[in-house]
Amino acid sequence: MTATLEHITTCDCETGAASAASQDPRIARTQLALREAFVSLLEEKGFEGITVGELCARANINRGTFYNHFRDKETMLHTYEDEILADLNRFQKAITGVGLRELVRFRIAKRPLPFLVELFDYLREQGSFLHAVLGPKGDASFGPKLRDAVCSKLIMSVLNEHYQNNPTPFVNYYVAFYASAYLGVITRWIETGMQESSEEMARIAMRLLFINPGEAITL
Amino acid sequence: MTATLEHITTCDCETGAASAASQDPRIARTQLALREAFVSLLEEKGFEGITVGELCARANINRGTFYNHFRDKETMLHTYEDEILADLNRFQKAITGVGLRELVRFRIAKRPLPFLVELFDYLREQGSFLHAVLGPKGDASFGPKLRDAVCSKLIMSVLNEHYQNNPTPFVNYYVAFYASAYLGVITRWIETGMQESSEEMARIAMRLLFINPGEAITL
DNA sequence: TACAGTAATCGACAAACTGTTGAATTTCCA
DNA sequence: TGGAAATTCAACAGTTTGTCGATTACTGTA
Repeated sequence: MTATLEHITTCDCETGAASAASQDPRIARTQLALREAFVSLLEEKGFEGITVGELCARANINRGTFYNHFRDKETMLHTYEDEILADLNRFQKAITGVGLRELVRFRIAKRPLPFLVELFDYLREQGSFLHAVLGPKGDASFGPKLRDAVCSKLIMSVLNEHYQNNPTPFVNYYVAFYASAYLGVITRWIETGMQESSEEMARIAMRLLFINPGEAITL
Repeated sequence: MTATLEHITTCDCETGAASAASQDPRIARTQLALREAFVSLLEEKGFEGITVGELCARANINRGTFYNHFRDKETMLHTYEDEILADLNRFQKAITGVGLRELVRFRIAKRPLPFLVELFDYLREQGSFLHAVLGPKGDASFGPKLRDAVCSKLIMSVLNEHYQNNPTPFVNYYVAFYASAYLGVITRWIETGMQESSEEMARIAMRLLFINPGEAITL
């Protein structure tokens, strides 16, 4: 276990993922089998319960082959996680483009924001991995990463200028509050099997921005 | 590694924690040393990075002694976690007693809810453990447990009757939204070193119930 | 088709950690 | 002080890890 040595792969694959860009079909086959075995085992026993040997057995891969692709299972997990986060960065422009006024316009028209629909579509696409990794035996650190990559930026862009320019302690909690709230919605949607359609979820997400428990006092 | 065997402790300690009720000072000393070593190591290397041997070395305890108190480090972690959750259940009555009307009354009087202050006081008391366990390398499953033990109940009691009696999908997301939001606030407070006083936090928590980004459109 | 390159397989290895055991030692308290 | 109980200590088998070298199988190309 020489932690300082750099990892040397015999294959020159760039991402370490089951990317379709792999020239050699052997690599693609191995990567795909490893990913599927990893997700199913992650779902069953949680990350720490996974053994490299068991993973390879399920993937019908020799244990030595695993080490041709990943330094260890932590690297494997983070590779997959980073792919998701990189994908989510593609929503960056759409997210920061959301102003509160535009949001209100869509809400009045009772139409879901297109980029929100696309976001939930993408999350559904990655549902099996996300369900496993966001679960109780998944990876503790991924929730916050997801929150920072999506939810926080979303809230920041919707915050009105008054709050954006006054970084008081309260505003920081304000952002943490709503960012965590949306992570909670996403997590619940994924954990409960993504019953609702992406359009429904987009609508729910928008509606939650205009309701709060305090105003219910008027009812 | 015979997982099916029941754990037999040579000491008849009941909680496994560093409780002051331990008659034998040897047990109390060992439990205290183990807990302190555990928290500091949890902070430094994360739960999975902890080795029983290293833990005992830091606690100045023989490795065999560890197994007189805990089956394994997972049991140790859960013992400590369950202590916190049990303590938080003492707030149960205070939580469910919070009605929206009373909350509004306190808010108008600009006074923090006493039970909220007590809650943050207790969290600060357990700050070192919570900081370690809620951190990125802590325990993924504890956040949701904390959320369910405190935040969800809090929101449920504040929800007005209209929502309480209509468990539509939206209401479930509504609860998940605000429960996660408050967990986020608590987590941020702990992660940033609990700068604000318990009174400040109670006020912030109350204020967040009466503000939402959507209403800012009127400003 | 044959060949060179490279990925996958296989067996073996030292190292680390785990959880247990039995005997010796120390500490406690009645 | 003496018995009970907690701690110490050394040793143990069993897993898992990450690495290595030699061999086999596959792939794309000349």
